[in-house]
Amino acid sequence: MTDPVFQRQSKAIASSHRLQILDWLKDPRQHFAPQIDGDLVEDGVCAARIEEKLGLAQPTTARHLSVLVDAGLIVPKRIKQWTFYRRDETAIAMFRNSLANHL
Amino acid sequence: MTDPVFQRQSKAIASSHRLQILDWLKDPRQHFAPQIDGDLVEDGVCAARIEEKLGLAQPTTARHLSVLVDAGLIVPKRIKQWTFYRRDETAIAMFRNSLANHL
DNA sequence: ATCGAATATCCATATATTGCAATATCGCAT
DNA sequence: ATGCGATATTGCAATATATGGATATTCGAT
Repeated sequence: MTDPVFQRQSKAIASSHRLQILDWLKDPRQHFAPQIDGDLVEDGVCAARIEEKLGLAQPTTARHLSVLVDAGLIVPKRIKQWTFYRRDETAIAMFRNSLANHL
Repeated sequence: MTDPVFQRQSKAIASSHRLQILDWLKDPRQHFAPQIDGDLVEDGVCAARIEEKLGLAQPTTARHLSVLVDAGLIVPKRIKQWTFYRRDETAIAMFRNSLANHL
């Protein structure tokens, strides 16, 4: 009934900043310069790159990213001292289906 | 880019109570007893019926309903001293499409 | 005109979210 | 071990949202 996962996901997308992040991550190559230690598509985009593009402070950006991770919409990957984030397309597709049901 | 309508709609559904309301309104006859002054399907469901089913106070329920109205997801219809609410299926379908784009 | 029922609005409180500064942690290099 | 860059966490102020009591408004009935 009150699916907690769906709840977190719908709250996660109820923010323009987080929607912006999800949108950028659709096509990382189009929005971010190539990286050295992680492949933009395979591993995801470095948190620092997202931060500077967002224009918010580092802790704030980290919080937004963790909300998206907790909702299962993006996946973090730690490589050396960096964390890369990429979309979880499967989870997002399931969420879209859930929306079709709940709406 | 930051579509205000989409913003309000995604915030509107980021609430279990409001999702619950939207769900009940999918099939009013299944969830509510027949009404005298307004047809459950044609006109919508009386606010008082929604209120008692939700179990929240009258002002709180009214607020939730107005959030959904402001988002354009449901339509109010005033008949005599009652207000009936029904889903705006067209707007909801458009919202679902927007979600497909934004997600 | 007055009353009662239904709904909307106003106000105050409680909780949640957003934002940033400061700080802690992690991982690599020296 | 020390330092440095990147990320995570904490603490706090500002803002937003949720909730319900009190009140106003609306509308029909008397």
